Amino acid sequence: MRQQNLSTVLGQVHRAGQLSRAALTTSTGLNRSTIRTLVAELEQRHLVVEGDAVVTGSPGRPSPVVAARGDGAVVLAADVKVSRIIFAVVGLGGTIHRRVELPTTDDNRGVDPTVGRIVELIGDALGEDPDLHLVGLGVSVAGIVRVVDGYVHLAPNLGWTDVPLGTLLAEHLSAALGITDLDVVIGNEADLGALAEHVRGAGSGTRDMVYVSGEIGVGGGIVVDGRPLVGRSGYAGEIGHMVVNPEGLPCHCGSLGCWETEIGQRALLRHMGWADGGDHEAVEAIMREAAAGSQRALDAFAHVGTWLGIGLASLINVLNPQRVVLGGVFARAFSYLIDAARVEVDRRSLGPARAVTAITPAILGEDSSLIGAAEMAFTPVLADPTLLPLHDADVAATAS
Amino acid sequence: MRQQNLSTVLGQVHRAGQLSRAALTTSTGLNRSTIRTLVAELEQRHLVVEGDAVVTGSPGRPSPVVAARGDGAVVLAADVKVSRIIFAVVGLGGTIHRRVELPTTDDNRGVDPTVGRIVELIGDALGEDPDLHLVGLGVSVAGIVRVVDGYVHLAPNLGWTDVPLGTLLAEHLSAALGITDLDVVIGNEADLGALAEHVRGAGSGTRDMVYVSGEIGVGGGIVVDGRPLVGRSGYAGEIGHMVVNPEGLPCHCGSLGCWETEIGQRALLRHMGWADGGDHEAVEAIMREAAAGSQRALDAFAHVGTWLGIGLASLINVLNPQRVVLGGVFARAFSYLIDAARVEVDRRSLGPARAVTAITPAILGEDSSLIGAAEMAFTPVLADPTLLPLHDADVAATAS
DNA sequence: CCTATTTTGTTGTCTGCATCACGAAAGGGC
DNA sequence: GCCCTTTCGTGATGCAGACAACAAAATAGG
Repeated sequence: MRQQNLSTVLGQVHRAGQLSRAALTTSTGLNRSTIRTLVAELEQRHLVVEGDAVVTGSPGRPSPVVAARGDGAVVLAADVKVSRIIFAVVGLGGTIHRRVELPTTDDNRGVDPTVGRIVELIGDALGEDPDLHLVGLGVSVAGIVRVVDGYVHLAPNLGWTDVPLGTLLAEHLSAALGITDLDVVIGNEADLGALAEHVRGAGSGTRDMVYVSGEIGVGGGIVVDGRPLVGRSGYAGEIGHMVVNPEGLPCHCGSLGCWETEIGQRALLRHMGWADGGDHEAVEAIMREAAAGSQRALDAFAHVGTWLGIGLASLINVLNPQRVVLGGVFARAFSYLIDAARVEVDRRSLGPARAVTAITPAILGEDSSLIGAAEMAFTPVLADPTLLPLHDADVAATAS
Repeated sequence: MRQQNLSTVLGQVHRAGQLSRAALTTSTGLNRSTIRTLVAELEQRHLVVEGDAVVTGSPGRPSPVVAARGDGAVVLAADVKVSRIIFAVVGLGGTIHRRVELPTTDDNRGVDPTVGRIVELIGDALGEDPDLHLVGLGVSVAGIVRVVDGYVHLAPNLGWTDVPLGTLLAEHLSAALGITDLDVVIGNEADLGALAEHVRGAGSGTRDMVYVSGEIGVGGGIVVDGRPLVGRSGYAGEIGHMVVNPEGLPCHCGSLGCWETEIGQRALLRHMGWADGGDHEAVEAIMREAAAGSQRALDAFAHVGTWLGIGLASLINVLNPQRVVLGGVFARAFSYLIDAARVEVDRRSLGPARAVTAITPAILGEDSSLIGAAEMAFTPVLADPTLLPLHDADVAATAS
């Protein structure tokens, strides 16, 4: 029970960055005294710091501000993309301490080089600051991932098949650095993007959210009642493979007419009549054409927008979300897509459900998966803050 | 915390009907002594009874059996169907005390007669047994229902539009019977069927389930991590209006190619070349033909099965459920549909997700919504058993 | 048929934690 | 400058679950 309440308090501080003790009292419903003891314990575990009271302008004695300690507990987050890997050391409260981007080539896109680089980065970070309280490692991969043990069934754009990434990382951490007690979690790029947008992005404050991410493929993440929808084995959210056009184009998954075949980057190029390639630059070029008024580009976006709306209508009918967040290409090209999408959503979704659903672009940009990986890596600590050691009260230091 | 544990224990007993105290100890992880005091309190609230220990055949002292008291707390459940209303007084543990079926005609299918009949039935039940501990009223309606306040937006087959059913029932209960403290909950037929199948039917023991119910329309209910998926405002689960065929047949909802247009009862009649009517008898006739070997009937089922599989593949990819339960027509005609459905599911859903998904027929039959309505009406009591009054210990009676 | 073993109920004690109640501090308004 | 409001800090209170020790009931084996 203690643990439960510690978790609640730490979670709120972590999300908000900092907030007053009075705010904690009202939002948790717990007693003032209880909050006091809980915050004191979190402070002894070096997870939060209590600062001076800040003048609010309202009457009454000012309440001390409790802030997350960015150096109290940190995680390493890694986002394995096709053309680069992004690493970051992220502290409690979401502060990014160091961020490194390493380009990948055909030579080092494989599993072993990737694992090696991640382990090396951890070694560097620890070497630079041996006192770093590293509590977790979160990795984002664009593929089908079994969350429980970090098994990557398939990551087509990386060329990975049946990779026990979680186990591999744990083994190498143990062998190379002697680290055996680190929580290693692997997640799907879109699921982690959804988590990030829910905690610190466009979905903040909602409890029922759908995130749709347009990249080469189409991924998604679903938040139900404030928690990520993982399904039986962690594969939920593969909305890119909803069937929207049963006799449509073949999809690499083996089906026909998956949503991805109609709204993925390849579909956009197809409508432009361009060669298949699906890289980032091509989409930027289409957006520039659209901005310049090219009817062909606008039509291409409208086509994709129409199919986007058809799939969104299904999701709204099935899930009745409060908010739909569009990420990746759909966020960058939001203004070109949304009108056509709304036409289909309005026509094809049930009125009462649609009335409560807002459709907005993502706001975290390319770091969404990285931030989500960090959030996921923090989960164990947030669920049980007693995992971190107690330190002697710092009151003595102040007195001396 | 007490309340939480009481709720856990009562919930287990309610679901299982009866189970030993030792089983409660292991399943809850609580101490033996704690279980003892919790069970004693529930007994004083007349919610459970402790019976004699039952010999198990294994060594060791037998454990007393604790059973739900069917008369300790009861709810009234009503299932408003097109051609009849089914009422039942349901006790804790799921025992059905009395069950009444009243046929409906065009004259009394409206809102006012329905409300009148439900209130009258409650009056009858209370008149017959004034000591009845009625704690809730659950009503199942085939339509779009806002769960929070029981507002029925649309129930096409009943001809209802914008009916504040929950409020109406509360008002009439107060005016006619002077009852003001009864919990009144209204739910969608398919959502309640899903709840029933999850608690006492084919989905028992699973935490992630999808229920698909084939009637004139197609409804659905989703269970995520053991709890019904309600969405932002309670409209989630309208899987009948997933778009599976964007340029397909018009649906009464205003869209084109909803799943319902391809797998509802009307689709079956269409494939048979029969006149539109969609009533229960027609489906029975087709099943008889199929049983007799009629190729036309078998083909009609195969067509529907194919589209069933296409939609199921989408749901499996999005939700990664452990079990899909097919109800209504799909349960009765399971054997005629399943082969064609599986072909599409195997082709169109992602392997890892599909591998953990079992597809089975519902087992509760036509009472599923009724049972679900009762379960939903019990929810407040199960969540907080202290709502029921304490009685003096019955030990004195045994001693005298 | 008797004894040893296993499993469980029962009772009393103990610890930990949340709440309650009271006095004090800090700022705004009249 | 005084009073009121709001919030903080601290000690007392009470409850609930954990634990340990003892008693009881059933089975298995000699």
